[in-house]
Amino acid sequence: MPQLPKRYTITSALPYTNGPIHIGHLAGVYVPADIYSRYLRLRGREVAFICGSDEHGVAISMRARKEGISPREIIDKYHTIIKKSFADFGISFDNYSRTSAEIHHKTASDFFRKMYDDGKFIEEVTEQLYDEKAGQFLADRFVIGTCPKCGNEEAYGDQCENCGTSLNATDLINPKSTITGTKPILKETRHWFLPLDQYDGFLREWILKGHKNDWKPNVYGQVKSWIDDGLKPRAVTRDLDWGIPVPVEGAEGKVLYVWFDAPIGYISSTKEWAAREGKNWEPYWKDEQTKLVHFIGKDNIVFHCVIFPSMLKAEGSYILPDNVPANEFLNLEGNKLSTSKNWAVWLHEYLEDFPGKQDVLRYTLTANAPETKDNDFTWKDFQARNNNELVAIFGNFVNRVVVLTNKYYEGIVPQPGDLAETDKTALAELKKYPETIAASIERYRFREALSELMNVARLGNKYLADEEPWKIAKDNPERVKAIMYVALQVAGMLSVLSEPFLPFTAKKLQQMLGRPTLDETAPWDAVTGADDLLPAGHKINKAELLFSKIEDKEIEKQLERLEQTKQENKSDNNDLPPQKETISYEDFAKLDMRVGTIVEAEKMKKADKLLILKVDTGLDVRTIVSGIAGSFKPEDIIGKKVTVLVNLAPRKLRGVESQGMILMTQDSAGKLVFLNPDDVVENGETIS
RNA sequence: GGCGAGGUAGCUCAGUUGGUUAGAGCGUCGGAUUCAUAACCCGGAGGCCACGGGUUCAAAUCCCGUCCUCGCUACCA
Repeated sequence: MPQLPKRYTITSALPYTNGPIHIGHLAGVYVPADIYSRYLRLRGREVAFICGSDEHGVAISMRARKEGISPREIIDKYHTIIKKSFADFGISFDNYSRTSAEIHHKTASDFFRKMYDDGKFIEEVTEQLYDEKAGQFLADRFVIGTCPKCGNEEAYGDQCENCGTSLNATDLINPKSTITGTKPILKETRHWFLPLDQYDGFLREWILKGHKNDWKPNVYGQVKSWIDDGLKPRAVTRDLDWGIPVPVEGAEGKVLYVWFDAPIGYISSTKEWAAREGKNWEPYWKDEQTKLVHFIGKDNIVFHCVIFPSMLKAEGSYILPDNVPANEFLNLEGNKLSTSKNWAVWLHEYLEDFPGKQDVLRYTLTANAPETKDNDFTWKDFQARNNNELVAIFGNFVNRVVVLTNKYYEGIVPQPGDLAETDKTALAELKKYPETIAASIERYRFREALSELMNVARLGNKYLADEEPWKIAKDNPERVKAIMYVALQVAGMLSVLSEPFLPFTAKKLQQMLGRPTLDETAPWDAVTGADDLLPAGHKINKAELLFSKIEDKEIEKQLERLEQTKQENKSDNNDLPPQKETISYEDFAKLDMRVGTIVEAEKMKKADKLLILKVDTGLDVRTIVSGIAGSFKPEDIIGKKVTVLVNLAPRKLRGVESQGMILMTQDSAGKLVFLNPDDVVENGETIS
């Protein structure tokens, strides 16, 4: 940034409305974005902090069908919960919109139409599965059928959840529409693609050259990887009935791909806000002097750094993001957060157990934010940070100062008289902090910024310990005045600098100090050179504790809850696939399964999961390629008895012909296990 | 297999363009103190900077190779 931007447009990823919000979302996206926005406002900068619910897409459509309710009901439910969670945690959006809003439909629609009219898309006709009875094309997820690999009859069109294979809907054997249960036919359909390959040069120039040094390594590296892999045209429309209709004649039954419409939601939300505030939205998206920043998680990098910027570029009138400070992921007690496995700390549940402790969570998540790599959230760490840092350092310092001031001067800030060297040093050091913390925040180093904030409280504690006003209170009252005056300035500084990180605490502290500094236009700057944040003669209020200790019992309760979730997940693993449809004996008799022995095994080169096996089937020694390298080392399985399906049609796998299939099952941890007879049987014996 | 990001004290992390005894916070041990939520303050211990080579007067930092973790991607009949 050559000079100070005129205004900032700050977006945080639109949460998808198929579930509530958990600590991972907060830590990775919303808290950092909120710190950044609050900080900028404290400096009197013009800020539009924008977000909203992402409410389209197949997943919501699917889920609605499953639960027998309308998509509308789902999005309304989660939009409400999510919006409330954000408000509860003090995420200070200037506007929180939703992509089902009228204004968004129009904005996204117009955006598409402009690109369409300008010839920015390519059209392509492909064959897709079509449900004649329902009269619609089927998204991959709406098709189930038999997995060509593992035989699971409930495989989805995009992935078999039994064996993890990713599939194309057209690969499925016996495909069935989940809408009507009928067998879909192949039918031609027209779609629009954004030819990303045409933006290769633009992206290289803009990101790889232009942002080599100011974007985070993880973001830059990921983008480089994508670009170097070669960009391909990407479909921006879908055959679906839930979403924004494609605004082109003859496109009935088609909607914009959710990833096309979602980022445009930032723009719509800005428009909604501007209209409400009587402002013009356009400078926030079209003026070169606006700094646009997207806060996201690492899963969104490609959309925000490659696809959306290409869209903005193609449309022609928009600015590009100045930075996309994506965070990595947060784990919980060593395991990945998972909505479906209920492995999470949900925000609404947290507040039930820790009412009023929003800032404690904000603090912990910021102090341990996954800025450079995945991080782990543990309840023990949460407790330690609260008890040893917030209570012991921050809260305790404030309490000491306020209690002493009330005790000595009935709450009136004393007139200091002459300041000693130590006082001047302390004040000089104090004055550096606004700049130090600002520098960290401007570089998106929130963890570091927070640690500097705590150093302000440490400075205060040390100053008090060194000066020991309580020891000289009787003998040298004049000296005590100076000491308390200085200590009060430190507290005053904390009340302003803590606001981006700990907004609830900052407010309490400001009230305690009788100085609601936030009313000023740029308190951060005001405080930077100020000699008397709390001038002599100013009256402060009585002490109240900013933080309270969290006892072991409360932490144990949370750990027990997680343990319970683990147990539930274990027993839930009994949601085995249902029994397949009845077959005749003739069907069964077609299978020729034999007992065999692995005589050779080697790893397939350039493949992670494949082993090339030589198996003695009694009939012959043949080559079988098997995807079991994740569970076995080649040298460990030589000599293993196995069960082989010998009359499966041969098939080439990465150039090697596989003549059969080894039958496997798996244990509860997902490790593959061989099936074999439990007594000695000769190779070639049949199984029936 | 390819690509990307990581691997630094018990834990969570800093270490900018290679340069003095490798840092911080928390934890731990010891001391001091009592204004304060047994908190604060001071001090100590604790590191073959993943491993092996190389470049250099000098490497946590640059180069090559190996191993491990995470992500994307190919593969799974």
